[in-house]
Amino acid sequence: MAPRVRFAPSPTGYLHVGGARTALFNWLFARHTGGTLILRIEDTDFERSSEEMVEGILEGMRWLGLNWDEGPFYQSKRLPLYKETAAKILAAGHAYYCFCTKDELEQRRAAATAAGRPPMYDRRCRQIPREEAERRLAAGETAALRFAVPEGGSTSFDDAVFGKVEFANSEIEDFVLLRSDGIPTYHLSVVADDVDMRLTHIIRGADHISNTPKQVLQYRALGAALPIFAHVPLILGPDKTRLSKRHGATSVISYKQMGIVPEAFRNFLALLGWTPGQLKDANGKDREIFGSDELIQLFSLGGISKSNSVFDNDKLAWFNTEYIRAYPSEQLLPLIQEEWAKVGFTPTRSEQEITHAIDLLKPRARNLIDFATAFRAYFGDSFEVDPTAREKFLSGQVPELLRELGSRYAAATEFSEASAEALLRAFAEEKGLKAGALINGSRVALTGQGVAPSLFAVMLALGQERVVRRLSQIQ
RNA sequence: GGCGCUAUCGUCUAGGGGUUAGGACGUGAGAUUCUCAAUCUUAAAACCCGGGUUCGAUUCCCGGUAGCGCUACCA
Repeated sequence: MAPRVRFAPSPTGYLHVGGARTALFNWLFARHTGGTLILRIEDTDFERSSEEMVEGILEGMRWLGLNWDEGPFYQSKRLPLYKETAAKILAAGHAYYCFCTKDELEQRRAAATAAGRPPMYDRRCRQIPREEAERRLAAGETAALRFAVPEGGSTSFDDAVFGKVEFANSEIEDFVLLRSDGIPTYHLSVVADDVDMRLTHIIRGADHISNTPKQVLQYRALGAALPIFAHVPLILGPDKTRLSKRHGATSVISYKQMGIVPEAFRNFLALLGWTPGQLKDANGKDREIFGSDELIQLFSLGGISKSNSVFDNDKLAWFNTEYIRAYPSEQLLPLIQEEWAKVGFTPTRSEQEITHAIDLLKPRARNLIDFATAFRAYFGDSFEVDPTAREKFLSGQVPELLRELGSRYAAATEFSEASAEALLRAFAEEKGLKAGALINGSRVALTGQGVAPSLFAVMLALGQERVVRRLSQIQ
């Protein structure tokens, strides 16, 4: 039977890094096994869910290139299923009505905590006879429906990542299935949907481990077959606490905004908490760069690690530069064009010149934004000269000499890397100067930057006309 | 507090009863002198602690400690 898995985000926030990795693992697993990935929006918390967040989540998934096969299904539109499922559990004798109000429960919880007792529900409504409950309901009283957890014994499951995990039933609360307003809680809706959607594997964050026995109990009550659970350890911030806003960017989309290439982000995320094992490259080093096809081919639940991992921005930056370098410039161009559009920049060069410049710049790019900021001079004629670079390389006589050098280039009949270099070196010698001073000055005059590829390669990428103009006009 | 899970360089990780404990990112040093955010070379850097089992534990077992998660009519 082909596996069926799901990614089930709650639209109470954007798609964050942890959710994205869960989505990625589900996607890799589905693609690897030829299974089906279902997208399900868990929006039963009407207070906190929003349509806008749903769109944000979909945008994040699209950016990462994670497509799904079924859905998106919205839990808010599947309420009848949950009521029906709850009725089944009730009919099977595994649930009861609870007339305690939220306030009462809160008070009792506070009292229990103060007295040093565990703040679990005391099961008092479990004693209410069914007929009495029905009568009170008919009389207009509202009640929540709670699951009746077995008194003794334990509930366990075999996790694909963690192995056997067991909980004493005495530790499991009689949790609420249906709130008093008839809206299901998460505990019920997940199980109802996971059963209804015939899911075979549940791949989700390890923060759900403690919830799992509650779900296992419901599967049993429903007489449904248990799926395979695979809990994925959490992603932490540099201070080893759970990754959150205070660690900086946690939204996937913010990485797009930072000029990260989606494939680089995906590669980075895949290797956070998962490893294909030892795979050596030609130099005998462990491989880390994997394209999506390779990731799909290599992925397995067994490679997921059990311990939490820290999100390392430096490593992500490294993946990003690796991908930018490896991409053919034609493939990079559309991504760069987005950056240009963002800052309202329009290139004034031919497409061929642009791809050539991209190739030249790739090794020095840190992110896609560089192509719209630091590298502007290669694609158009309006650019700023970096003040630090000016101070360092355009001091004293240099600008004047560069203007003179410009007129020499204007008079040149040949313009190749070799001839451009020969001309400059001859000029430097003529003036009794080190070529380096002129080279560095020219670099700043031509690119506005103190850092750039080899100067004569830059000259060729710019063309004779621009070289002449920029050198002649430098102040 | 209770319950659950986890524990190899700063970080991501490989490995596994006997290894110089491997790689990557980052960091330090050097080279290149046409800049560096490119490239090359190079260095430092880890098995949480204590007991057991064993000829031998970083690896297996137990305990401790620490971290994380859960502890809602949130998901």
